[in-house]
Amino acid sequence: MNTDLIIQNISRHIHLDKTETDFFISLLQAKKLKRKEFLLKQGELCKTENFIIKGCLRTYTIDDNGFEHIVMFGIEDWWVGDLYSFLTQSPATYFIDALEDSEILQITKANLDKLYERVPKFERFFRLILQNAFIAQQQRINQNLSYSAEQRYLDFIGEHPNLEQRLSQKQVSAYLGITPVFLSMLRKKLSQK
Amino acid sequence: MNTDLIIQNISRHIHLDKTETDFFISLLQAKKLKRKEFLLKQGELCKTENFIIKGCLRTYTIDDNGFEHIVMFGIEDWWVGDLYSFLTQSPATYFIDALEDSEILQITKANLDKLYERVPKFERFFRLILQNAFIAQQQRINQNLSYSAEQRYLDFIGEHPNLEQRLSQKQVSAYLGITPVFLSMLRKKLSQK
DNA sequence: GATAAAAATTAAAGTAGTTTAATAAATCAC
DNA sequence: GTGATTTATTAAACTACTTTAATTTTTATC
Repeated sequence: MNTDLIIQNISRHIHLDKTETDFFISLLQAKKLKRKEFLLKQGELCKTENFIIKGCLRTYTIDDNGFEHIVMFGIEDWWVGDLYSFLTQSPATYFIDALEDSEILQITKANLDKLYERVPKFERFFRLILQNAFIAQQQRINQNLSYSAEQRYLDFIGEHPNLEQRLSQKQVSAYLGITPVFLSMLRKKLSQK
Repeated sequence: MNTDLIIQNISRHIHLDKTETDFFISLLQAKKLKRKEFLLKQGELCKTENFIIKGCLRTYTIDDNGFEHIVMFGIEDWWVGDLYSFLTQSPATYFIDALEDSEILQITKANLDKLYERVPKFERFFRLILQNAFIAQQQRINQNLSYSAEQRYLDFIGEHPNLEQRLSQKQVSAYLGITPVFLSMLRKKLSQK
């Protein structure tokens, strides 16, 4: 199990000694996902929080007309999951699947609770992770309210230049909240400038 | 200083003994805001996190065309602030002002850090608060991506029936991401059904 | 209680983004 | 490598929502 990335991620926020590190690692399970494989489907229970060590996943819904809407992408060094389902052990709102062959490290709710109890510093760690996620989401809400599709697209590629290269336009449009057709039109227009 | 509501709020998530409670209260400052008074302006430093004990506030931006966009409303029993500005002590993204005469309890960053150090349980408390806020925001992003303005309006009044009564339509439209004119048209159409 | 200011309504014209459908290009599967 | 499937492009018609502007209603102020 390759735990380098996750330990590095944690040490950016809290300090762990050897025992704590080993205990934490003992609670993790490795999992590989092939492209298009599901980590979670709407209606299932989200049994784990998941740290991505390789690949790219998306968290999304499918509306009544069959259209997909992506609430977040996850790549290396990010956590993904359906937090509400995970916390309350109720049916998941979101689908999560792999856009590339991916590798993740998983922790169950029971193990995470054990971790909080034995190493309370992790309360702090996940508080800090959540703070960042909260701030990023608030920015996205504000952008969705304030900007045109063109501006949102330019912001997206500006902020995530590497990510865009790994995604199809269809995925990008499902994240921006526009149709693939319109994104194609925007790109044409922008390239002509 | 009326601390009943905040102590009640906290005790829903963690247990505090008398000493801890008193220490926490000693870190708080009460503040009153008149309707239309600002708690924070874009560009200022957000020096406190703020718990609302009475009234209603909004967190919003003003775009290049002068239009306001509300990222969240806050009422009794909620926390408000510009988290990024608060944490990094960098200029605020958001304006926060009172939509009603309001009363809040404030804690500074220095005092909050002191609190985390002396009573680490508060790491847990704010992690739990952030979890809920994160989940609510994710739902809102999904709704903005997935639903028409009419559906979003119906969802909003369905989920926050009491809140809607306290807001002008102008505020509701700035939250939904539509113009007041269009909201008025929607309401007319819905009332005719 | 009168006046001013802000919010809500209505209508008509305009536009950003959607829909449908047909074609081309890229990727996948064996 | 070839056929099948998915993704991207283009164009034309369409619609959800905006803009502007005039009028009415509500709220705030002294």
